Amino acid sequence: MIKKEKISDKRTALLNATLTLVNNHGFHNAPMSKIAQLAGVAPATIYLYFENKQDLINKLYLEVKECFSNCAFEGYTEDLSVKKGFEIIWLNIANYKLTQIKEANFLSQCDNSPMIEEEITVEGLKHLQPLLDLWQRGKNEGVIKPLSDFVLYAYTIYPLSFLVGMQERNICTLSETLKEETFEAAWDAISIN
Amino acid sequence: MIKKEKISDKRTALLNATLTLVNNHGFHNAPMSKIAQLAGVAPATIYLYFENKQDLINKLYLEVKECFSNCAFEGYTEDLSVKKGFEIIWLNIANYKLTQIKEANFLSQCDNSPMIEEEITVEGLKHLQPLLDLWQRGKNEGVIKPLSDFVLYAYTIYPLSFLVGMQERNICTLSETLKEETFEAAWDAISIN
DNA sequence: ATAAAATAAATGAACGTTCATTCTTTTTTA
DNA sequence: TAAAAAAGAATGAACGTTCATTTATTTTAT
Repeated sequence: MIKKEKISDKRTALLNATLTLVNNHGFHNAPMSKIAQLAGVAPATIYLYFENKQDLINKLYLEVKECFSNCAFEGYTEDLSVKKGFEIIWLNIANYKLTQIKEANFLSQCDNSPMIEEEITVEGLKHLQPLLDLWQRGKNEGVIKPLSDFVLYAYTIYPLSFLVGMQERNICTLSETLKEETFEAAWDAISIN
Repeated sequence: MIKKEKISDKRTALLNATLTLVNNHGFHNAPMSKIAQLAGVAPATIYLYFENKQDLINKLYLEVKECFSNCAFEGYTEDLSVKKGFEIIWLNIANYKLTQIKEANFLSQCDNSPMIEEEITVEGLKHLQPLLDLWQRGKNEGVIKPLSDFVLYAYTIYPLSFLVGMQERNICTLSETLKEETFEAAWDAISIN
């Protein structure tokens, strides 16, 4: 038990260090030496837990993405109305992005650059299926516009990435009331009437 | 004249090469040697036109951004109705992103990573003022929701970055009819009623 | 239960490579 | 022919990664 704890200790420390450095300085300015240093570990130790730098980034991406997806569907069940179900998911995601700013920022950095190979990106997207199912139901019920999932995503979830970027730079803060208004904007964008 | 042409020839070739390489492989995998090679120029020649690599990236960012902004306001005048004016600007931007995919992709990569220093980012944003003015007028006239410019941007312009990403990966293509529907989504998100 | 042996984890120094940049030489231009 | 532009070779620094070795932990034998 003690052994296992220690193992995940260092692994987690390395992932956290990578997250911080890539966020602050970008992939190209996050050398393995600094990652090791920030994690309190020798450079060589990284290679006990990860194949190489790309593998380290890939694993970090997938694990952050999975955690994100788990948050997204907390409290959501399929028996809810489309709007209510969507509101829960949307608010979950908004709250995630507001509280886990580092993680959220890392994800949007990954999703907007060739840092992560496409294969890994696709794998990370699988967790979002329940949202796609909900949208399909909404389209069938005639409450959501018959747009492709990409467009629906672009106008409801993706905007949060922009707001979190602003949030991180202290340009704009998303309060509770603003969150409500912002949800309405998302809903108005994709709902019929 | 010949001299000036040649000069801008190489400069432009270098900017294009940088655009291509950064787009395809990311900043960290776009070495000066390859940029020079793709531009058909010796590595040292880069330093006749740019101070260093960061300067090259900054200049590329600013020039692409300026070109983008110029496109955005083509045919727009302040005497148009808020919706019509917004539609013109939005369609200009959409068309830019659909035709200048490389440039559009580069911009969103820059805007979602610490690749570009904040100072340069802020400078690149200045060109968008007419859109902010239009939104202010819309709010005064009561046709646009009283949301901050960041939120309005997040729900109307920013989504296009996502769609262009999909477009580049051939996952989704934005046809003329889809463009209309997508504009309506943007308008519904921020307009009252 | 204890000492010895075996295994696993971790290290720091070192490797070859690649990078951005500079220096020197050659070519082009006026 | 003088000056500017471009080229190519050269440079030191920094990178990702490996390796021989040390340290810590677990297993085995007595």
